[in-house]
Amino acid sequence: MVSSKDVAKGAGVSQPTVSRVLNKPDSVKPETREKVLRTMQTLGYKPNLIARSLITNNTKTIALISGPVCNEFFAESIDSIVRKADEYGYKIIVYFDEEENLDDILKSVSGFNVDGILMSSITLEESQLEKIKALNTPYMFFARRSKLKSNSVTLDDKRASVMLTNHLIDLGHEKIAMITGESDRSTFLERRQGFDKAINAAGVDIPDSYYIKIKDSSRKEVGEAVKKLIQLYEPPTAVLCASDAIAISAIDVLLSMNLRVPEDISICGFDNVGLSSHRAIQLTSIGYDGGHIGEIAVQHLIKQMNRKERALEDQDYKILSPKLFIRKTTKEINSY
Amino acid sequence: MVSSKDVAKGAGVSQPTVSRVLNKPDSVKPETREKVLRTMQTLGYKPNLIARSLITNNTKTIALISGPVCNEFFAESIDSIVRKADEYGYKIIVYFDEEENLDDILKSVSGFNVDGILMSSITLEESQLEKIKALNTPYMFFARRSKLKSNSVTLDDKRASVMLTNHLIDLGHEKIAMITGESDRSTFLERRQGFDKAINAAGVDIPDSYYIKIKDSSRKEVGEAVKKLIQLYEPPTAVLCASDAIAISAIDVLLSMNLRVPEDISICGFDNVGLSSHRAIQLTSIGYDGGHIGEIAVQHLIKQMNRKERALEDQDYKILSPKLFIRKTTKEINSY
DNA sequence: CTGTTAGCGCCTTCAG
DNA sequence: CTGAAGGCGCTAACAG
Repeated sequence: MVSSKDVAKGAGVSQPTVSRVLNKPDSVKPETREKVLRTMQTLGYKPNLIARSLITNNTKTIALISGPVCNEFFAESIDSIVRKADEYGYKIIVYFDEEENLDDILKSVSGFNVDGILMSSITLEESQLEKIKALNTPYMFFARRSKLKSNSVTLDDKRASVMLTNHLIDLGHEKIAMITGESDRSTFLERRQGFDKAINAAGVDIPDSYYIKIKDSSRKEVGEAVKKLIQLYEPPTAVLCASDAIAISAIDVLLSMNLRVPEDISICGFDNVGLSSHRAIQLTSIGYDGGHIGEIAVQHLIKQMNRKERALEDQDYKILSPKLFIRKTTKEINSY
Repeated sequence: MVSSKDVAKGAGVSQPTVSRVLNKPDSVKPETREKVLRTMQTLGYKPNLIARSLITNNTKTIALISGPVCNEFFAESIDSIVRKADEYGYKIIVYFDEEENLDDILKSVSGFNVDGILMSSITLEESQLEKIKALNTPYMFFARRSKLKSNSVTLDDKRASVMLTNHLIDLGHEKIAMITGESDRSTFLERRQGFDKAINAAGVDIPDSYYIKIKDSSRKEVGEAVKKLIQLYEPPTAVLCASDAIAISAIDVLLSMNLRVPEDISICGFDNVGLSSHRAIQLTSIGYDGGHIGEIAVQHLIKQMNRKERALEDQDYKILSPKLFIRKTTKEINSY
């Protein structure tokens, strides 16, 4: 391991001069700079970022605490986040938050002195937000947010849900079911609220059996939910799925049951994931039409990190307007 | 930032004792240990992993240099890698290798002193392998490998391709095309070789126009490839796609052209990605049937890192047996 | 413009 | 079993 000291010796200068060549090149006489650079080259010197971090107290590293990648939304977010962060010279450490291990993750994150935290798996619980804030590290939630005001980039989920539900109502549906996730996630809560709002505004009556809550968007969970709905005395004619991941699994299950989408039942989802525009799927979905949410979150986070004053005001609260993509999984109720 | 020195002062012991409580608890008298642990608690002490790394020279961090996540295979590999690494207490830093920026990535990787490297985007070129080896860091390639013997976990791509091609031949196809990627990747090269081998063995003749090489598995690239094939005077009756990502895009394009899969044309791919078993896709594919390749690579890498002797022998060369999953996108040639 | 000195937070001898 | 001293590789003052 060749160190800056070795370079210094080789170039016949002091070690701090080597350091300066790297950090403030202008403050070094061109000739010595060249000499130092040359010996760096010949010795194959690579600055030790760890040692630098110990002093500067920044690691050029961002922790991403993500939902599972089997949900394409999160896959897309990892992709856009890594790329965008790279543009700014930041590395991404990935964690998957599941099974209540947030504490472990935060322990790792804080010991490692990441410069910022990006998190999609935040719940509404105040205690989670407090744990994050306790780290005293710039953070930004994306896709989901906490109950209390905090830094986040989210879709206007309630409005999105109203729009999507209205789309179904406009198609003549009245027997509309909803498959959603735990209501401790802002997405699921607000998508449910928007659904109720639109349903009430339309004066439609929805039985309790039309609301199904699932633990994750696995085929198994979604399968059970779909079966419950189909086996009802009056099955729904349309299902609002609280994410595209759920919707795509639902389509899988329905097709396996020899039901047709949308002829037998309309399906739609949220997030406008890449796959939803695949010709074999053509899922009606609602999402943000612009850079990926994760990418936007990176930009906000970095802006926040650059504000030297560690105000950490928790006021960077951005809500994106949804756009509806009507495709082929939703259809008028009377036309068959 | 509360340091071990602060804890020491608070507990009335020396700083190294605090350190020992963390690293060799048995070497500290239970009473003092308790006292130290208690003051750690009250002061909210978190050990600084950066400082520790500077001495121990390990970061408990693995760099993952991955292909793009829009290819579900890589999405699945990130998922399995992060989870498996976490089991062993390792963090994953994600890089996406594209556009010739491997040098930049390696610069970052080496400066950061990661403990190991996991890479799927390796090309056959010797120079790439040399660059990796020059870092003198344990590494493991997965999915793809270098030309020279090196540490890797791969599918037996050639054999897989023979099996898949034979499946098409068994169905009566003779006009079989192949859409593949750059032949500087071992996967694409060997899948091509296996294809040729099976074709020759069957005594079938394939025109050059049936071989199409694309730059990536984007809809655009695949779209152009598919159109070229369809517009031929004698279009193929089956297409072997060198990855499921390509196959799924191909299906998308074909359906958009109002062609039916498999009635008009059979399609199959490699990797047996999750989506291929979706009822709306049902892609015939060949892949490894067992833990994900990425996960296996993690285990090998960690084993290698634990071998204290930095032999770095480049002999951990594992080849997995493929398994064929026949689904609904391939069909006998004569049955329509 | 450059060298000297000090120290980031921790672990590792080595005494005792 | 514990403390004192030294240093990992680097940056941050301060002189000169």
